[in-house]
Amino acid sequence: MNNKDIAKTLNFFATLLELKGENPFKIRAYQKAARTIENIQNNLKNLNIEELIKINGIGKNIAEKIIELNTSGKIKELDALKKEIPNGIIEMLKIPNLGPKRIKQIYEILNITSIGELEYACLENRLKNMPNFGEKLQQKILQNIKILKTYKDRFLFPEAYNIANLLKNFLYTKLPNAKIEIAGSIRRKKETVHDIDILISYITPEDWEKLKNLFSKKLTKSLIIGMGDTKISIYANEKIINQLSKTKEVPYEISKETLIQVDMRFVPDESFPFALQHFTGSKEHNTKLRSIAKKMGYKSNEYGIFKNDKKIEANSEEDIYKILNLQYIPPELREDIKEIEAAAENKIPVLVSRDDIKGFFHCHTNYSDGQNSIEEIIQYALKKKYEYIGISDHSKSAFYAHGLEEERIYQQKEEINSLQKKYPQIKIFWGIESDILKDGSLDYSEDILKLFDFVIGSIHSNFSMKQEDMENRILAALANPYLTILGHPSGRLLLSREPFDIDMIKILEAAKKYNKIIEINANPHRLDIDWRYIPYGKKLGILFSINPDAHRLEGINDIEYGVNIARKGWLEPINILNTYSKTKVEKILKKEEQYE
DNA sequence: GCCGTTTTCGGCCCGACTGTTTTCAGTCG
Repeated sequence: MNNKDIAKTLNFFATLLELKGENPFKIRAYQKAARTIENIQNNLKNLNIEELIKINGIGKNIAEKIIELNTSGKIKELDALKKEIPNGIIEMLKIPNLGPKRIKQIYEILNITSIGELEYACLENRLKNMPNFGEKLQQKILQNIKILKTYKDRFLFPEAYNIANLLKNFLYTKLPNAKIEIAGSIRRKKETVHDIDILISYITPEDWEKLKNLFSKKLTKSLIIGMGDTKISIYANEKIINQLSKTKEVPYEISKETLIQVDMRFVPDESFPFALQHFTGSKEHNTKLRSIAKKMGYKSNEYGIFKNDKKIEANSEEDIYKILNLQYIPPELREDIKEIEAAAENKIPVLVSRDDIKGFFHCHTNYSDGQNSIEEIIQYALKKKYEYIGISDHSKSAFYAHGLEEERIYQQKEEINSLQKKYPQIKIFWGIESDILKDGSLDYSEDILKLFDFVIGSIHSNFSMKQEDMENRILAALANPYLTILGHPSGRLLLSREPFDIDMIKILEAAKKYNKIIEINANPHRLDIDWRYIPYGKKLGILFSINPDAHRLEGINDIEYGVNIARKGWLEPINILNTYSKTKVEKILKKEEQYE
């Protein structure tokens, strides 16, 4: 039972309490505790009740439940609740416009316990006669059930980012003088995204009306969630946005493709910085900011910060934080993970940026499963102005990826030597991504491993070992003197594969002990190590490396996503191997220089 | 259920939108 599992259980508990109609503040308390736990670094399993209560948001009750969960693997009260509430009812919460109150009503009056039954009941006109329900709501619920089948709850960052930018560009063609910004979790660079938030300012109310008309004309009704004086909400995807500027109406069949929710907001010019701050979130960050504002005698919302109904001037987000006596907090850090406390003490660091990156490691070539030759990669890297590159193909155990047998290794070494002579302006580091086998050993002999400038050790098989075994496996690999970098440490694939059952804190502590580098795998499907663990590694003094894990030339540009994650993990250039000059990197890889 | 520079009780962020109503409840972010 790791922190994520505990958080999940508490959130589930909150959901069931909601459906039961419990006190909303009690529900919020459970959600807040879950949220806190999710972002906490040390493993709750090792804490006793007194230590748990010290954590902000966890009191005696929730602490006892956590202990119960850790010792028995379940919570009696939760099990009792589960028996009380049918599974299908919990599913219904996914339907937009249906919250706990309405679902409770549907369950108690119509005795409906599944989405299927609910759909049928809508068709039979049984919903519309209930108190506070009506024809329109029934129709909407029916439509939402259909939408639900094509709607995805979370998207990988680049998918959402791409749709958001397409829409932003489209909006500029209609409103060339407007100020348009993407806010929300995309601006915070979250690894996965639930919806798209776009702010539109410096337009007239007439412009806004025109925009509303445009969307209602071009989109079928089921793609429109809402349209008001300040907000347009729609379902969209890449195809829908592309068709907005072309066809007369986007056809209904479009809904066969996955949809993401998009909220566009019309913001008064003078409120823009406040709205940008507000809609960037996170919710938890803002809640805390607002309680600070309140203590200072201010009222704060998306329109401004007010003292006795008099608005305080601010021209930028920087100004807003200044009003609250806080250092500016970059969007990536606004996750309520002690950033507000740090800002109060002027301790927000200067985060790494894309321009700090001088080279990269972890790149595959056509020797294994990469698409391009080493020379093509060199030329691309030169074009992109990198000072050095690190080539690392798969090792022999990765037979599915044409991992390198010993003779191919010598062949690659020769090719790299001659290419280095041909391209003296860029340094080529020669490495390998060696599989960490079941027992924690790397899959080449010492004689081979010592040939390379660097060795990335990664797990590519036997993912579901039990916690102790998996931890021992990784710890053994870290103890190997030839391993330089631990590759994608948790093995997760976002939205599709869970991370290994390991205590990342133990792994980080071992990495520190053996002086190993931790990879921030920049592939948007991985973004591994999880940014939530990075601050602890930073505190330990561990060096990180932002690695594209590229299998084709464009994959190298994924480094941008890795930088996002490094920033979310509070990293500064000094914490990251590939911000260093090639001379310094050479020394670090040869272990001639420490990096504390 | 949690929390305390007003507190061990009584608050707990705040506003928009929709659909149901005829002043408001539910949902959402």
